[in-house]
Amino acid sequence: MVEETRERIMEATYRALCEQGYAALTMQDIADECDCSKSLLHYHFDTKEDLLVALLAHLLERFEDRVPVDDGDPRGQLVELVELFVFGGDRDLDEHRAFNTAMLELRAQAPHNEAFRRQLAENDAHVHATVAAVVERGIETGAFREVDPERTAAHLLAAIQGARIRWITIGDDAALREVREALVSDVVDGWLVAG
Amino acid sequence: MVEETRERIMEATYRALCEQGYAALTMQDIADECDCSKSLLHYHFDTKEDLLVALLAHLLERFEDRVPVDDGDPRGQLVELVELFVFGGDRDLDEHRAFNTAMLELRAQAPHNEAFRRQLAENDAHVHATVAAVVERGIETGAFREVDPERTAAHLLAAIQGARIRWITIGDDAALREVREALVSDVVDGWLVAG
DNA sequence: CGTACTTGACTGACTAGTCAGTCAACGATG
DNA sequence: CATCGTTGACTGACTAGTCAGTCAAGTACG
Repeated sequence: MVEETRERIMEATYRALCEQGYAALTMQDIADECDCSKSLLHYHFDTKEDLLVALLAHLLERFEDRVPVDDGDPRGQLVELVELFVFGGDRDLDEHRAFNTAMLELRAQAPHNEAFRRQLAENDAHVHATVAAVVERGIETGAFREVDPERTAAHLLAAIQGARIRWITIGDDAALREVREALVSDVVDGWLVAG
Repeated sequence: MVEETRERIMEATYRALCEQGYAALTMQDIADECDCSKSLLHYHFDTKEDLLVALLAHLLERFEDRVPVDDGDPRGQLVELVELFVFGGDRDLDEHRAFNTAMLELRAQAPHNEAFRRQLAENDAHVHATVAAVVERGIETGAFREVDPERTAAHLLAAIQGARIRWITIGDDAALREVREALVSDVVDGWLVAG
């Protein structure tokens, strides 16, 4: 029952953040979105910051759950990961946009918030390692050229992140498709597999 | 004299934004940093939003001034652009970091602010066109393979943006070097010039 | 003198957080 | 079986403080 309420608060906080933006977000906004009193929020989370740190953890957890496991074909899995990170997989594009907008808002707070920084670093390391592992396996199976897996993962993920930022901040969804094409056709198929 | 005061306010706003972050930034913070009263800020800028929109324009202008002009060698100029965008050129790395942190904070507001969105879109288009033009010239001179200049520019700039975000938000400066290497050695030298 | 610039004191709206108290559920006890 | 006490979840009213923005009054300067 408590867990259920906390979940309800998380979802309300997420929606309120998407609507108001981090800078304008108030506890009252969240309470309104949650159909409860501000006091309930403070009952479950001591401070506004605690609540938002919990939200970040919640969102990152939800995100990591969507990253698929190994399936044998390195090239196919790498392309699948790129698709997932760029377009959000089978999720609605608007939902994917809202999620990434919220994540960007939280990410932009990291330089001023140690707790945010730690959580993002942990998540980034996990995603980075996942991609690097696929590249490494591709090299082992002979499917990929002998590249530096870390560097390749950093390259792919940086490009994906950059495209998402551009999409979110200026609404350029052509950037998503362009970068997907560049990564799949040029980097993966045109350079990585062309051993 | 008016222009001088506005410039002083811009610099103070920039410093205050770097120190406090967008969400916590107050007009009093800016006034303190400027050694003036809040009222002076309101004399020159009607609202806080006006002031921050002006700051974004100011920062983008300063940034665009740093982008070098054509110099004949496409490969050299492309690498120079990558270096500039990743490491800030000849500027101090801390200064480059502060600048990009401030830009990220402002960028994260774009989804909720039309004026920010327009300015960022204009700037992005300009930078994008600059890089695409260099790629195009490289193709014309025979230095580069016959790629899609737009897509290549989007790819390069996205990766640079992504690396910067990672550097700024979780402090990973290895990401900067890794992505620089991937772009210069793999994308430019390993793929683009290898016609 | 008047125009451009700058200030300190002020205000009303809004903010995070507190606190006493309500209410339903539940177990114990006579 | 009835009633009492306890507990956890939750609320509405409140407070102390902060915020952007205003305004009358002043100064410097051409």
